Amino acid sequence: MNSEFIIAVHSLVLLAHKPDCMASSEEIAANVCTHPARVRKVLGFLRKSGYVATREGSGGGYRLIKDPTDMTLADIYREMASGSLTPSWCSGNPEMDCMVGSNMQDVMNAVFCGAEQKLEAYFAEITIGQMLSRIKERQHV
Amino acid sequence: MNSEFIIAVHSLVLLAHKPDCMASSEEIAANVCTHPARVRKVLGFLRKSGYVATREGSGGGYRLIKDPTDMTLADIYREMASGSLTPSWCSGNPEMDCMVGSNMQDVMNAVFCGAEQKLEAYFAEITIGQMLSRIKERQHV
DNA sequence: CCAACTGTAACTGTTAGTATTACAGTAACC
DNA sequence: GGTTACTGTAATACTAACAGTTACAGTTGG
Repeated sequence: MNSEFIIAVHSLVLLAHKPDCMASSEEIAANVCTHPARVRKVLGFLRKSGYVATREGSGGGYRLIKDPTDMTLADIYREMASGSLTPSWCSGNPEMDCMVGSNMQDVMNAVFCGAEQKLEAYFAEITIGQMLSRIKERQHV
Repeated sequence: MNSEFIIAVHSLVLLAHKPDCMASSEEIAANVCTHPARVRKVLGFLRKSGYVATREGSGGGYRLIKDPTDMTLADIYREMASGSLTPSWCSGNPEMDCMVGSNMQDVMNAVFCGAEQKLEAYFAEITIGQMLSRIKERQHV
């Protein structure tokens, strides 16, 4: 899976854990374990999608502006990593003079479209709020 | 998705289409559109798993030895590409002094284990025989 | 023996992905 | 109004994964 998806989810969970609190890219990067520039890039997408608000300048940073129980992993997947299941490599060739070789691409493609739908359906059942709850549960043990 | 998975599926469908027929790695590679050495590597795995029989030497090649309706994509996935959904990249760090950062790895891991199970369940419903049928249907149109 | 294969391992080139650097733009604070 | 602390974004460097290829030993049939 795309690392940007993971950075996005982790950042949103972190922001959900500290509501109404501005977090800088440096703070988030330290928590996620990556470079601040990557965080800025990813959260830039989430801003355009309306999940977070940003403030530039001194004392600026990122803030959650959506209900954590109203953001599913499917939303983030579609935003950040859609099609990551679909193979980059293709077998066969439609021009080929063989029933199997010439139709394999389309059939294989249909299989992976179905797989992607199943994956999204699974992700649609998991919200950022639930992710935070699971983390809290682990802490209690 | 792993290209070896695709090569494996394509090769099995091709062999299922030509029952009792020995196909050389060169023939299969031409149909799949890759190098014979890759086909030999992939079909080597499928031999060890009991899907195909191989014969070395002159006139040798590969032959299907299992019922196409008895091989699912899930079997092949487990063999060739298991864990391909699981991200190679990990956020957070268990040593961290933050509830979110220290538990994220485990929670994220659980999410992807679930996703992998959903994916396998989907693949378990598709057999090599069905793949061949889908190709035949397309041909008629 | 020769020709046609598989089985493997090693090497190469290319692409994708992560980390890093750099700098312009913006806002708060003294 | 200048300094400081940020975001936004593009460019670059480094690394790992992957597909392609070459090479050769081992095997079998004629």
